[in-house]
Amino acid sequence: MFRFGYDGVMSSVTSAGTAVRPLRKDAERNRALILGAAREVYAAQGLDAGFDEIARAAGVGVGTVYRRFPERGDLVEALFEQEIDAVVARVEQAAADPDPWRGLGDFLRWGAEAQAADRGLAQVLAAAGRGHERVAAGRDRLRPAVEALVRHAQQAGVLRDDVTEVDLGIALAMISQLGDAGSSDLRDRYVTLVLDGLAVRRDGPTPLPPAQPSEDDLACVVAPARRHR
Amino acid sequence: MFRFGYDGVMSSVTSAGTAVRPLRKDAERNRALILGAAREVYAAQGLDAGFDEIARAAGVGVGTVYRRFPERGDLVEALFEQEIDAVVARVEQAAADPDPWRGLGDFLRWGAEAQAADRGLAQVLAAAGRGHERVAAGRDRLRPAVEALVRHAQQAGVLRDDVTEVDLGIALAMISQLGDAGSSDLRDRYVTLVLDGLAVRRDGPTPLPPAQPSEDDLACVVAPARRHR
DNA sequence: AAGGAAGTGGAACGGTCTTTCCGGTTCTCC
DNA sequence: GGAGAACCGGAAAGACCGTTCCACTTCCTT
Repeated sequence: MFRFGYDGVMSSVTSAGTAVRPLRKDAERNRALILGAAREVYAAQGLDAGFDEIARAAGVGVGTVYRRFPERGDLVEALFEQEIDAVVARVEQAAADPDPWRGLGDFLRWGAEAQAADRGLAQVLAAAGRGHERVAAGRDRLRPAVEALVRHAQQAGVLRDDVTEVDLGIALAMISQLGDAGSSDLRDRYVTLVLDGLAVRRDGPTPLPPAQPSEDDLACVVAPARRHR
Repeated sequence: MFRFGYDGVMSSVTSAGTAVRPLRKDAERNRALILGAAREVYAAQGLDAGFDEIARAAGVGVGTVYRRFPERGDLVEALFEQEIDAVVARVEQAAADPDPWRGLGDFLRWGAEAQAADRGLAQVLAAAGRGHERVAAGRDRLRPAVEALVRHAQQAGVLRDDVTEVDLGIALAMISQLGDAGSSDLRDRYVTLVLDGLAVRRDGPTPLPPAQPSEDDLACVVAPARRHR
């Protein structure tokens, strides 16, 4: 297992806790290059992007990526374990909104955009894609925060009381696959539609953002199946 | 191009319309085996399933599949061109319901189940997956039918008037990816939630089917990305 | 400065998928 | 019954992906 030492330099710590030497400088530099490249490649292509592509983007050999991250989950954990904490903080901020309905809406809009911008994050939050198992602890930290957000809005009488935090997660996972980085109006359209479905009561329909979905958008949301090979 | 002759036996017709001999009996039998196998394989795994797998399921050689369907679109057209007409008929039936809201709900529930049961159909309707181009004409026939269904419900004042048939298609494509064949309660839950979002007005929330989504369901709806390779 | 361990990277290997090829077989027509 | 065209099917070829290996290089410690 690796973790940052006092000066930010990685050191090896065995299971027994006996310190081993920190990484060499060139190895530390390559590790940072790999993480930077993986962040971008996973954001754009999701967790099933190959090590070969990450190595190319980092400017190192693929053997270097495999040595430093022998299992794909090693890389996923290094990238997302703390990013999930940032998501938790955002959920808690939304739950603290004195207007629970606004807090819920703010979180759903933010969540849709965050996951649209980072496909790897979307997969990690959904427990999908290679290596997602290694951030199960992060997901476990996120769940009670979203539960609190939901409960807060339900107790305020604004959110229907037969939905759970998994329903919200499913809605976000779906909506975040629509469009590209420039399609936030489109995603907002569906967040608004979902909010109209979630509201206990509402005075007529909330006007939808005018972004008209195209049939390309329809194609985006259908996964290639092939799951039980 | 091939089409059925008067006795159901395939005959070859060149572009110039000059008839050529029908398929040999063993070839006709293999073609039927391939279509039967492809129907099941595409239903379970979507359009990206390989010819090798279809050949295996059909009990023929892969060369036999390639000879009869040189392009993947050939197979997709043979399977889905008429199946789309069945969908059109179902939409028209829903549009003819004297209760437009019930008609809309019936269609959404049916559509979610039909696409859940046949991943290939879901992809074809969404213009996704290999070979979907060859059923563009079928999709062109479907669109006005769904437009009419939408218009009918909007004119009745029950469906919000800022949604289109593409919005409905997107909702169906998303919902149909939830769960397996036994999860119709789960899909119905989201159809109900979407209907509450689509309604012009409603008296409080429509009770949701009690199917609780699991986190496995969440994983189902996130596509592996990799789109811009 | 030198020894030696850590580290590098790209080719090799094995596996999968797509498509073509061709020796042999089957079926149709006369 | 036989000629010959259609058909079969599985191996081969090429491409791609995942992972390992090892000759060589770099860096750390003494």
